[in-house]
Parts: sequence; structure tokens; C-alpha cells
Amino acid sequence: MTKARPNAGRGAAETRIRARNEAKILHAAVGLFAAKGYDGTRFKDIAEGSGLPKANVYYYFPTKERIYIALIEQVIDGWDQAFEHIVPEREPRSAIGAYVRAKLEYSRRHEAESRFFANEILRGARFLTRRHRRHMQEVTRERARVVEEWIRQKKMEPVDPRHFFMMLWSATQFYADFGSLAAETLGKRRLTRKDFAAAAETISTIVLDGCYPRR
Amino acid sequence: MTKARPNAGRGAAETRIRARNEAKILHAAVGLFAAKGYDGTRFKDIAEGSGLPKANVYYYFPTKERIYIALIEQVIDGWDQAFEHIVPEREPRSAIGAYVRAKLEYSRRHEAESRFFANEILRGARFLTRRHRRHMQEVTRERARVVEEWIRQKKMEPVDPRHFFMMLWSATQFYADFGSLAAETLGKRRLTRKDFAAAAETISTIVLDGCYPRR
DNA sequence: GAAAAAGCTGACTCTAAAGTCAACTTTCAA
DNA sequence: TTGAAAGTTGACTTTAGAGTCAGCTTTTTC
Repeated sequence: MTKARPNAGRGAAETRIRARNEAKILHAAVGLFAAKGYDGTRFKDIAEGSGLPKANVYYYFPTKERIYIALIEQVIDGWDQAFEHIVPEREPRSAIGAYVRAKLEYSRRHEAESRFFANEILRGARFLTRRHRRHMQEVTRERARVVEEWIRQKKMEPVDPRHFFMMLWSATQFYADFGSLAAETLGKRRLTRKDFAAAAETISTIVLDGCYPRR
Repeated sequence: MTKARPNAGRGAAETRIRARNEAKILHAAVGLFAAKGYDGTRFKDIAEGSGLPKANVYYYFPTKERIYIALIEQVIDGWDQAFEHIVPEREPRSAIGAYVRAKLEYSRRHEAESRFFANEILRGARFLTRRHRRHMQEVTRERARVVEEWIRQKKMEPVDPRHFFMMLWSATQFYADFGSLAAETLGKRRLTRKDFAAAAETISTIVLDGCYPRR
């Protein structure tokens, strides 16, 4: 069924050639998957995009699916990064502001990864393994505890931290994943760094203080 | 190139058979497109899903793309509905609460349409015509004016209404489009009506009053 | 009630994309 | 410096899915 993959195990040292070519392939693939989805992406195009002949790409990845799965691994690894700002020692105002800025910055600078992942979730996350799911759940739960602690200390109003995080995810993902709609809404062709900054500002303000006048 | 479509023009009255079969086809198609994307959806499966032989579906729609475009029309028509709550006569608190609830209710009850549309935007909205874009932009701009009026009357804090609306869209879409992630986060298999209600509650609270303690 | 229009369908073609393979070249460790 | 492991490749097979078509049946219209 699947072609033997010499040197693919945990034991053997990855050769430099292998590492370089796999990186080329994954880099070409993430952009294509993000733009056209799994089924819309042609193996041939991944090969062309990475500058290797198709048969050579098959030497590294026995199927298109394996390329996709390798990318999931890569993206999941970055899932928790922005969360690092959510720590109990920090004041919620600055922590949440930093989180929003970090997430938006990631979305802006890694648009392809962001869309790739959004696409996977939108399709029901059929390639996320139990291990991935558990990882994401645990990371989220851990940071939810920080929010709960803030609430206990009256540093935050009582809100469900899980819905709270989902609001932050959705708001920050929006500008990368639905960038064409966001640009349209702002009456522009493409979003600039400034638009992302304005988004960060508005999101932080609303999430922290709401839009309703304080008495 | 394209097969002649008798009775398809603006002049001729649509027959009952045609209307019924087109509805069957579109209904089957929206679920498939939502679940598998444009390229992942097989024409054959649309036919099977609608209970018609493939060649019969081709009698109504000359290509897969035409089915897709017909669905876009359908979904865009519903774009403005939730916006109807955003009117200047109403107090922002109740209007925004109603808007959030309406959007979430739509997402919950029309999950397929919601995901279908999200998918289209995620892919860069390549099938949205200039007319669709203009329509969405105008509707948004019109309601932005209402928000600006509220701000002028000191009924709302000064926020950019466009970013404000994008926050509401993203937060409410999230629960349908990324339902699998939302369910995971809440530690459930599927989202229930109650989860949507809790989401509406949290979103409204945060958007209106923020999560930061009022002095 | 008959002719024309609309609707229906099985069986077909054509193409493009996934995946295979055998023979070749390059790299590297002993 | 050599041989075995790693890497490379063009040409091939297979398959599945989009779209076609000729001839049929049903419905509508006058």
C-alpha cells in the first residue's frame, strides 16, 4: 500500500537533504491547501510549487494526505503560543491586550497556516487526532483556570472563560481567515498592518470595557 | 459549451416541476458543499442526495459551478436579515442583544448555509460578484450609520462600527462554522440549544459591558 | 386530441489527477 | 575508494469524476 520511507523512523538521523526537501514541500503545500482546500489542491501543483518532480515528492510523502497531516502537526505546535500571555501574575487588562495583539500578529504573518487550520476545523476537523484534540483542550482548560482566578480576585467580571476564549479566537482569526470580507467591509482591496492594529485596538477595548457607556 | 436551459429566462413562468426539483438539488448541494467544499463535492453525490439521476440534474444545472452560484444567491439574500434589529429608534443594549441572538439562532438552524458561506469567504470569495459585494457593503454601511448615531447620542462608547460588526459576525459564526472546536472546548460531543444560549449571553455581556470590573 | 414543449435517463466519452515503477545518479561512512 | 543507502526521475497505469447525447416519456397548450 504505502511506499517504504527509508530513514523515516525515530531512530535514524534525518539527513540534511531530507529536511530541506520536506520543508520545501510543506511550505508549498500549506499555501495551496489554504487557498484551495484539501480536495482542490493537486499533488502536481505541490510538486511544482516546491520545485521538485512529482515522483520525487512521492519519495518523501506517500500520499497527499500525509502531507496534510504533517502540516496539522506543525500548526498545532503553535496553537498555545499566544496563550503564554495569559498568566495569573499579570493583570488581566495587559494580559488580554497582549494576547489579542499576539494572535492578530500571528494571523497576519502566517495567513496561510491560519487559513489552512480554519479550513480543517470548518470541515469538521476530520484529520485532528485524539491526541491533538486533547492537547488543545488541556491548554485551553489550563488558561481558563487563570481567568477563573482573576474572576475570584474580582479582577474580572464573571464570564464563562471558555466562551470568552472562543470570542477572542473568532475575533482575531477573522481578519486572516475572512480577510476578503474584512477588506470589503473596510472598503479596501487588501488589509494593511494598520488595519490589524485598528482591529486589535477595537477588540481589546470592547472585550475589556464593552461598548456601553460607563456611568 | 453550456446546455440550453428551456424555460430558464426571466420571461417564462417557472413550472412547478422545475421549482420542486431545483429546490431538491440545492438542498442536497448545500449540505455537501458545506461538509466537503466545492472541489470535494461530487456531482454524482448531489444527484444521489436529491434523489434524481445525474443526467437529470444536468438538465437543470449545466455545471456544478452553476449549482454553487445559485446557492450563493440564496445565502446572500439572507445576509441582511439579522441586521434588521439595528435601528436607530431602538436602544443599543436591546438591539445588539437581539442581533446577537438572531445571528446565533440563524447559525444554529442553518448550519449548512452558514458553513457553506464561511467556506466561500475563506477561499477568497471568488464566486461573489461585484453586485453581491456591493450589496453586503451597502447594508453594512447603512447599519454602521445607526451605530455612529448612537455614539453621537452618547448611547455607546466610540468604537469603529465596522470592526464592531466584524466582531459580532465572527463571534456568532464561530459556533456553527467551527462547531467541532467549540464542542471540544466545552468538553462535549455536539453543541446543544443551551450552549448557543450561553454563547449569546456571554457575547452580549462582554460586548456591551466588557469583562473588566466596572468601578 | 395532437403537437410541441418540458422533463427524464442509461450509456457513453474524455480528461485529469493519483499513484507506481524500474533504472538511474548522488552522497557518505568505513 | 567502494559499496550500500539515499535520493532522483520520466514514463507509465489506473481510476474516478465531469460532462454529453440520442431517444425516450410526461405534461401543457391550443
